[in-house]
Amino acid sequence: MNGTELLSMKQFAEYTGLKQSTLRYYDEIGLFSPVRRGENNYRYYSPQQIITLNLIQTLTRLGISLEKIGELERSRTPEMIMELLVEQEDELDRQLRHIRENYSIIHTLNRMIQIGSTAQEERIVERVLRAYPLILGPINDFEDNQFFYETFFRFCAEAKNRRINLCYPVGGYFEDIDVFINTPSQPTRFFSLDPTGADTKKAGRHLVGYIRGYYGDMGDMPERLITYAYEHNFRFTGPLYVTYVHDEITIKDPNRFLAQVSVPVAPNKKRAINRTANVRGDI
Amino acid sequence: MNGTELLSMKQFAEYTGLKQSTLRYYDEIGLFSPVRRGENNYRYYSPQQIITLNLIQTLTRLGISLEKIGELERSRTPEMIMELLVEQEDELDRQLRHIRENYSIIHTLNRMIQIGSTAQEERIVERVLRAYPLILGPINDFEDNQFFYETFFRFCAEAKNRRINLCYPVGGYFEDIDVFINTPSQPTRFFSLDPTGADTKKAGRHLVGYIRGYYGDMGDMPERLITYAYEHNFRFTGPLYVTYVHDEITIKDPNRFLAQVSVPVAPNKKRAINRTANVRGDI
DNA sequence: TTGCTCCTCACGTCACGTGAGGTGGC
DNA sequence: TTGCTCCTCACGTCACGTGAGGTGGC
Repeated sequence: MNGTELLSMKQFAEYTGLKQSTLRYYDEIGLFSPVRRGENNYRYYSPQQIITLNLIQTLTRLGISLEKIGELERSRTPEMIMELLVEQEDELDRQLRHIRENYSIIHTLNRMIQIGSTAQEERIVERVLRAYPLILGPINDFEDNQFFYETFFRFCAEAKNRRINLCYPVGGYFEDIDVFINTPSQPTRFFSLDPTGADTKKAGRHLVGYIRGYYGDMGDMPERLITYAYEHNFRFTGPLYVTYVHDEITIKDPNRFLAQVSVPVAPNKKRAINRTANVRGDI
Repeated sequence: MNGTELLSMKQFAEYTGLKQSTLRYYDEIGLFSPVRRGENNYRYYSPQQIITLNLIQTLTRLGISLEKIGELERSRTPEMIMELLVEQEDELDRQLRHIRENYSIIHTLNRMIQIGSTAQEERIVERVLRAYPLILGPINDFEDNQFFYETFFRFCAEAKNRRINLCYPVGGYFEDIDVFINTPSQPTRFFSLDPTGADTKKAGRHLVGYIRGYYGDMGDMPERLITYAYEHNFRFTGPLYVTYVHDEITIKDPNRFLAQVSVPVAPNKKRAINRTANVRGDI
């Protein structure tokens, strides 16, 4: 090719990296047409048009619509382009936030799945857990209706107003072990495992157990926790978290959801005194 | 609402944050249907369906197609979901690279526009320039055809094979001042101002001038540079770069493109000797 | 009658990609 | 005749959004 010879569609497509169908489309919408049509109606492009097409390619890759590019083709100034670029940068900022959040959702989900898949479901175990950020929802009000459902759905329905992202796994927070024992289906609050959250699940030694079932279904977990703590001489030192590590995302059958129950503990110094007696009485 | 009462479309849309048209669409494609239809054919949803819809919302926001989500709705295991999440992470990686590159293109274009808009076009000025990364193309071969065009278009056409991104501003590299003076339209190489490039335009004191015109049109720039250097007692110490700061992206009229010409210089210690005489003779 | 919620059906969007069926020159 | 390049025209894509025209109960 030299500076004056015209290019066939095939050649032009090859040089620019565009598909022939794309070139036909640009011609059709009047964005970019060949300099000449042959007698057989073939499209012929000039080498100079590579430059024009480069403008179009640059702006499309920046996410600018063909319509907008068409307007700019007709008239543009450095100031207009700068303004446009600033707008596109804002758009990139939005996309970037979205992508970052998706990364963090994927990371969290993966972690939960892994925890669930390697869980020893039958046993209560002792684990030193890391601190974990999350977002606590409002304090629940179960009123006279004892349904777990209603309160949970209300939490879900109001989540978006409270800027709680339900794409992260959710769970229940019980302010102490007694609440969990008395009403294992009525957490003090719900929470979302959103790692940008300002609340924290504290680090340290925990008792950890797993139980299968639908949201709010804790089975014999309260008894098992109490028994383990009694037998191993632990006392409970903080709030209890029920986290669904396998939920509707990973499991179809709601009765096979897998909840992790964790509660911080410390060795009990005064075995013989009333506290242990109390616990024993509860079993 | 309680755990058993059904929800109208309006309520359900409100709770989930989806539009009614979206819910109708999901119903139409068989992805997600209301539990019941009223006698008037109205759609009624159960509160439990908020959970199902949350699954759909989570997966769509991660960029998974509705068709794929439909398959997962019918059957899924933690392992399948994990595999899918890993795929989506790869996709996010791709998007992230694209976004980063767009940021860098926008940044570069903005910078060029600004440089061009604040340029003193009539004068040669001294500037201490920062180092700047770029990608040098192959050494040009102008052969017997003296057209700037042909060689430049060949550079553009081959750019994508050489992984040179033409979305960044391009320009010409002259290996020394003599090449520029003798053949100002025939740069030794072309380059792209790609900030990820391994080549570097060196930092230091430069003479900088601006000239309007189409690619390769250097007007009286060679003479002006030589004159300035002579009058201010500079010698040229490195390669010369012609960078188009206003090009087809920002200016419609190709004859109004704005090129920045920059070349490193140093004070000339030996004023009286032959070098100066040589330069003078060239003017 | 007015206002509200809902319905179905059809068409638009955006930037192309994919045939189907045909042409023209070697 | 075969192979190649090109043409036009029509339809598909993906996840909806937007009317138009109608219903049903207060």
